[in-house]
Amino acid sequence: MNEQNALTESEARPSNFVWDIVDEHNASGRFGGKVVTRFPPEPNGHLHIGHSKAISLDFGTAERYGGTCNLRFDDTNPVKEEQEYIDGIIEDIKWLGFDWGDRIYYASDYFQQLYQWAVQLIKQGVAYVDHLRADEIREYRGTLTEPGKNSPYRDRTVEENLKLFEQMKNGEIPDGGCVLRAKIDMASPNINLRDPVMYRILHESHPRTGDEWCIYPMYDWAHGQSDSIEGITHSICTLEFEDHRPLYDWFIDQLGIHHPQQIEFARLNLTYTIMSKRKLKQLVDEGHVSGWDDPRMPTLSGLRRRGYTPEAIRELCDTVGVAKSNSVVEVELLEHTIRQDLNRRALRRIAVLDPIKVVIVNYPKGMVEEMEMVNNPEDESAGTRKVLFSRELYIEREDFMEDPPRKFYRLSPGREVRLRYAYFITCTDVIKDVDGEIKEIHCTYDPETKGGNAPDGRKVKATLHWLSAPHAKTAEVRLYDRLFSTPEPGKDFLNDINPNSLEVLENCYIESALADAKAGEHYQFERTGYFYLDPDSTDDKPVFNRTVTLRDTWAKIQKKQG
RNA sequence: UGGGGAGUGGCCAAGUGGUAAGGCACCGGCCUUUGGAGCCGGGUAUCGAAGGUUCGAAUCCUUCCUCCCCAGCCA
Repeated sequence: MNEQNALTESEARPSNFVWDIVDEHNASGRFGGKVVTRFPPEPNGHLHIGHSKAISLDFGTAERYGGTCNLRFDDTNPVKEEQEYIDGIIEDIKWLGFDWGDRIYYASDYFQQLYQWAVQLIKQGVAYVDHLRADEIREYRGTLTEPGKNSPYRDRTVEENLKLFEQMKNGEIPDGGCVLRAKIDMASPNINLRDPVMYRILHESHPRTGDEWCIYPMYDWAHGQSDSIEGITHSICTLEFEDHRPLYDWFIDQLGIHHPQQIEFARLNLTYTIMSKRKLKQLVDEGHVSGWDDPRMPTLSGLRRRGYTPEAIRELCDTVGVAKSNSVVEVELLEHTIRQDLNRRALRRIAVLDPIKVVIVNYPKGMVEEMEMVNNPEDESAGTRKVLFSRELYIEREDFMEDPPRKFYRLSPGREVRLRYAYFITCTDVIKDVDGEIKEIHCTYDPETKGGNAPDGRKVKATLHWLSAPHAKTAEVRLYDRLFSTPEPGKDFLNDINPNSLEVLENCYIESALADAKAGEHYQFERTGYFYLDPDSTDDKPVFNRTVTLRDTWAKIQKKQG
């Protein structure tokens, strides 16, 4: 094994500003060369592709430096969180291919410790129970340009605060009756430092701690300490927490405990996509999609069902880089990474999505031949298979034009094309019904061209895929397109939903090898795209989801020609 | 108008004083039994702007402009 191959995926990646910081720490000995990270989701929804950038960075950083990465659920708000989401998140991260060993933690594991630390801060005189109503707290907080003012309850004695906090914990005070606040600085230009709320009263049962607590820590009070407890060295998070960092630093300094370094980076955004969990949940709740795993959703479960691979998603994350400027990556890059991956691995198969009948008039009635087809031109070990050929065939409706425009070089009257791995055929006739709709196309074939080559060296401009009509099986095919029709769906994202994001084709023909397609196997339907078996499939009718189309230069030409 | 961030070709993104990587997209061409894949070639990027320092600036200094985040008992 040479050195190149010995590099792990993360070591081979070009560096980024986060790793530069870690390098500096390692050089200065700040954390004794240790690297401990964590991925801290809130279980209030399912993971989406945006999260995969964070996951990739968190786990990738640990891997690159021989450290560890914990999975920790920041489950501090029982009104929004559910076990179902915890289970889904675990499944999704595993699917992406990351491993946290036995290091799965929950902020709720630390509720007792957090409570004790709150008592400590009260005793240190830097936390107090506030009886201002929520709207009063907001009013007292001031604005972006004006300082706030102190709560009249700010100077209660330590004893009184201790007693009141005890009552909060014991359930003697109703929801919203009061809160515990840090006593920092109501005039701070950083609003996060204007006496932030540490605990609120929520008589709500928690997915993990049940009814043990009726006070729950705010994220800002729980997150930094959770990192500290776990010995996190590098607490990687997104940009919006940048001005919370002084608060986390303040808590940790007051407590005198291990101090991680928080590093903020810009989250992943994609064109034609939304990444807000709130909005994704709305799409699900209002039935705009079939569920969190609708193949049009940017959720990991949706992408998985669509036929995306973990490798393609990780490749995207590696390719976009890590920086601090807000950015929107074009979804074409994702389409590129999935095509690149699937081109290597997908078995080629034949499916005629929008069939039209072709009769080979000079082909003997009743004759059937086996044509040998390559399973994957990118992988010789995938071998070949036999597909039946006969006098009556189906081809793709769009592969025939009676009056072809410039640059259309597929089948049209008088023109010769190749049927892939079969014969050259020439169109001799077009049969229409009373409405002028094309019913079938008559062709002749050249018996000398079996397999797809002419002994006389004659060339054709096009190669079409086909299926023997009496031998073809049927399937349902779901053609997915972008969920949104505008590159950056805005506030009124529901109006930006693409009405043509799903086209269901009920009567497609597939070759027999596809009739027993396996779940989890990726297929390329030759000349049309990559497809993946959907769980809605039944024994007598498989259902295929289109993952992504093949690159289509003809479509591009058509677009240009208007 | 308070505080915190960011501005490099269409989209990402390297570069950290020595004369602008790479990927995607786009446009040509070659090749081709997938109009797929592959291969070759193509961008004068006023490095947000203006001043300044320097032999030399995307990189240093000054001023300005634009965009993003923060006023939940959400995370």
